[in-house]
Amino acid sequence: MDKKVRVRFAPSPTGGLHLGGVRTVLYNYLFAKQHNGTFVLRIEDTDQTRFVEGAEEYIQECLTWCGLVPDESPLHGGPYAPYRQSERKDMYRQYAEQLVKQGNAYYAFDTPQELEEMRVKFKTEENPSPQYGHTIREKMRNSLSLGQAEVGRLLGEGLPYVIRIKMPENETLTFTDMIRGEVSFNSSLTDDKVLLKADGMPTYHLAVVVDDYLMKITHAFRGEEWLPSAPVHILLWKYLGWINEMPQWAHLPLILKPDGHGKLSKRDGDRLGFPVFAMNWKDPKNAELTTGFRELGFLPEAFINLLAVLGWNDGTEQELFTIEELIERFSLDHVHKGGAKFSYDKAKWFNHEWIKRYKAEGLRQKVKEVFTGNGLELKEDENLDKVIELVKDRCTLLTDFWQQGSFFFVAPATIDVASIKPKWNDDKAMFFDILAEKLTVLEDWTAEAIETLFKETAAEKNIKMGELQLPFRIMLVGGKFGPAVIDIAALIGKEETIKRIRTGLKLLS
RNA sequence: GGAGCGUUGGUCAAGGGGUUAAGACACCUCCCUUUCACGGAGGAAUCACGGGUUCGAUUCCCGUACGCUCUACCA
Repeated sequence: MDKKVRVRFAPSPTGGLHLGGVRTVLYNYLFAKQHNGTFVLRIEDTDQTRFVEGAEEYIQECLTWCGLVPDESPLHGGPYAPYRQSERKDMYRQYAEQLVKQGNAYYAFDTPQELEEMRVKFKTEENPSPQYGHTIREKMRNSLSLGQAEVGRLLGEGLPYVIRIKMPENETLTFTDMIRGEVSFNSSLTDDKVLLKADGMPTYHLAVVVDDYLMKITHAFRGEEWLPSAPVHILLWKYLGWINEMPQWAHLPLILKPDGHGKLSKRDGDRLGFPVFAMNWKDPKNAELTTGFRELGFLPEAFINLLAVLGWNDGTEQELFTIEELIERFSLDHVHKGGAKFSYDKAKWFNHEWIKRYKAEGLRQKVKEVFTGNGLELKEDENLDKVIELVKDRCTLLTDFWQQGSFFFVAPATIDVASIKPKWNDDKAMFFDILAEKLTVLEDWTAEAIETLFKETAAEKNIKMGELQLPFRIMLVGGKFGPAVIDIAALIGKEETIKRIRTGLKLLS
């Protein structure tokens, strides 16, 4: 039997969690649940210069909102704690030193300026970005070029240094990616990556390998942008003697900009007017707020659904999936290799479908929150469920419930008089006046009774129904939208209906 | 520049040696509805290019083009 499946999502706490990140979480989660495995959240905060206050909490909250809760995390703890790399700092150095002893890595004393000079000095037309690798390392200041005594002296002086991996020359490194199949690289083409930084923190390269090993990760999902550094990681697994424990890799396709080409970024959302982050993100540095899917009115189920099928399908025509179905059906063989452009139209379609799927009961709480957010505190009102049933077909986003449903509870703030005016006349004014009178004495306040009365009155005044429905609607609703107007009257009640007719009449006279 | 990865309608995509090349979003037309939607019917639109292999290639192979990613003491 295979080892117990363990996967991890390992973000850097540097800002809002975007679509691609959530999809990576989702695929991790689905894979773990499908195999009765464990889903770990590990925070990769080794770059102190990029640390952003609140970002980690934000990530945790996003996962909670999405329902993708990790089994082990900084918050929940777990058998391999700590789950924050900054708190694991001391664990990495020994492995880097081990590599130096083995001759697979070396100390490098070059300052940032010296590195910059090197890049300028060796830059040629054919090689615009020279690498710190086998062709150049002998010309730099490191324990390979300097001689033992000198190295000892520099170390003794406490000169800052980094530890770099010594990439072998001309070795073919091959591995099997679960999505792409066999992928190979020539080791000469990758530079001697820094493993341990001058501040003692590991770089991503060292940290992932060490932590994935220590945390017994069996399957590693990450974005395609990591593919080029895979050879470094494979070498590290080999040099550290753990190659048999190396997780299986899956490099996920990228989520691309809807227009043009390239990775989707927060900027694209701002530019094109759609969210990129899961939830609102407020940058603590400049207090800039970026709107998220949650606040815009997306249901987490819809958000998950749309992300799941962006780059994956189950081979059938089905597009709407619950999380349970996703866990059951998800399969890496159906993950696309190419990147997918994000379509906000399609995203909204998913949300609309999910809203339509729900019964009023499931939407009630969220709709209430939308109303509250607009300053309308709903009392325990059994009408809310009826309203939801009546209008949910025309709500794409949760926030649409305000426009589509608020007039059931509060008279419209503005009346679109301009749409009535052109065809308005005294006959119609008289009709509504009589209608209001008749409604006052109507005992049976049901849609059927109201409709009958409406029709009778129209016939008496010899005005076509169609001529009267629009004005009636606008008086009750404020504009040209909403469900059947008689249903609205039935629901808002006699008193309110008559009041709104009177108000409308006044505005039109 | 180099390397890696990718390429089926505008977008997401199924499929895979022989098909009228699914379906969805968006778009257009019509029906339903004298609001806006929902719903229903229909339409337009795709295998990047060139060589092979083959009786036959969108599918397999090789090139080319194009795109993306990486090429930091960032992840």
